[in-house]
Amino acid sequence: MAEVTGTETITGRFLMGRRRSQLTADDIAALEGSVQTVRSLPARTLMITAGERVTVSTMLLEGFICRYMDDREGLRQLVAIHVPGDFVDLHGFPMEMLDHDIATLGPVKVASWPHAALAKVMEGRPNLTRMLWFSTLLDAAMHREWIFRLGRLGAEGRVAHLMCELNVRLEMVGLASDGRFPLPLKQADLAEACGLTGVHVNRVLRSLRERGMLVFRNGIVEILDRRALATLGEFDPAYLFPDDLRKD
Amino acid sequence: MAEVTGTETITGRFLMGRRRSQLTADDIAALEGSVQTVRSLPARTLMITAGERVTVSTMLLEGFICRYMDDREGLRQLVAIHVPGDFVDLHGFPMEMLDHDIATLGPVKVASWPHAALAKVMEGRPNLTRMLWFSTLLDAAMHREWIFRLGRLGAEGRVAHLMCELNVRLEMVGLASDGRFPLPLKQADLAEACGLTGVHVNRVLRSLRERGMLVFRNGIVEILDRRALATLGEFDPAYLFPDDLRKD
DNA sequence: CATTCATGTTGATTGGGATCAACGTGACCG
DNA sequence: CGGTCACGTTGATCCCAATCAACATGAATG
Repeated sequence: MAEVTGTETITGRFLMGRRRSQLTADDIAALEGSVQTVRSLPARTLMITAGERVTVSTMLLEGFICRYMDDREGLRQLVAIHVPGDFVDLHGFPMEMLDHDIATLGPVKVASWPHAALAKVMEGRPNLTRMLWFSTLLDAAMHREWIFRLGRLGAEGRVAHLMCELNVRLEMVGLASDGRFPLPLKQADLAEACGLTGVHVNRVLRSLRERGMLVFRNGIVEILDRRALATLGEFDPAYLFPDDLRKD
Repeated sequence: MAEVTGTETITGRFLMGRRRSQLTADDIAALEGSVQTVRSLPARTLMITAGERVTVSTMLLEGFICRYMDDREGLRQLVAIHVPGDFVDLHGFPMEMLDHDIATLGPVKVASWPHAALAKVMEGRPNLTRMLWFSTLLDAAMHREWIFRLGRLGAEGRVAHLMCELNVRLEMVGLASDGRFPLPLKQADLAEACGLTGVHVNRVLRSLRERGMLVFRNGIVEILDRRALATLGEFDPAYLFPDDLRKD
């Protein structure tokens, strides 16, 4: 199980469990030193709208954030779920504009950096630059896995896979243990992440519960049979680039 | 229509149609000067296997390349299709390892750079670094759009959307005009990109043909009704970050 | 020329998840 | 305390795409 370390600092969870040790003390100090603001936001708050010009990037410190796109009828498709330690919209730094919306799920605490400050921090720090770049590519790797989920798995597999992913990611930052973690999603949100309807997610959750694999109730996930869930979701955590690459 | 310019150089199509003008002559010269090899590969060649350690990155000069992942039964899900000008696996530079396979579709010509050479080129060139980073994030943006496609669109919408995307991307690098472009995919490949079966793709293509929207035959796509196809696929090219952001 | 193999095409049937509809449950609140 | 509202639950029905099966077409090969 991952230990909770360094959470007294702002960036304590950044890349935790994934090559964080490659960050030097100077790298971390430089990042910490250029934080612009730390603030809290309530649940269900729209943070950034697609097409908006962005000049700051935000790291999630506590809580959950999602990114999503709307279809013509206004139905949402989640394209990412962020957990503490994630640099939510660092891709806005090279991109300057986002192609999707970003909103909080539950209440959150976030820190933000002006892009100008980030540029300065990266100057003369090729290694830090590469680590920041790497962190944006982790999102891309997760995107790919989500494509796989939607393209190749049935409803139960999709939910199982997502739960496995969140479990591993939260374990890496010390926020899940023994397959138990908080998740402030409604069944409808889960549906929007899995390309299903809320009604069907409800049935899938019931099935997983009855089969003794997973219970999701009151915003708490309890994975009861990790192996079975991983099998059902065809889940292999390699795409998350964890430091300890165990297969389970 | 995009003009074909600069194709006499190796990197002539890199970022063409998307902020290429932000690359300085020095940036381009530095990239050109550090190419390791240029070579041709036959169709259906596996280039990189998931999990493999990578030390070079490859730009596609001619032809088409795909990235994909296998499910448990060996069925493929394409997660990306690359067109000339794409830096196919630049994400391998910060990542050092890939989470998916890469293979050619038709025959291709590619150029490659050792990562060490890329690191050197980026040194002291923060702007070039940011443009290279940007190019990897374009892939992430396309991934997100693919998630949307699979999660929210029906079979016809998925095929329509993919065709719209390829048309715009190929136009940007001067390889499509009037909605006509070569595409060395079989119906089965299209199915693997769209999360459908080959049989159903066949029916979808017939429907699109009969409705006068699109003809795909013998590796050639002809878009007959661009507007209708974009509507069907809920396609908005903004996520491709084109220089000329027209809505169509 | 016959054979084989990959690819495309079409029909019949099945099934998973959407949709429509109703009701349950608990938190909040006037 | 009764009403309302958000969310969850369950049943009935429908429909899109999968699956199974057969055949067509054309290129490559003996």
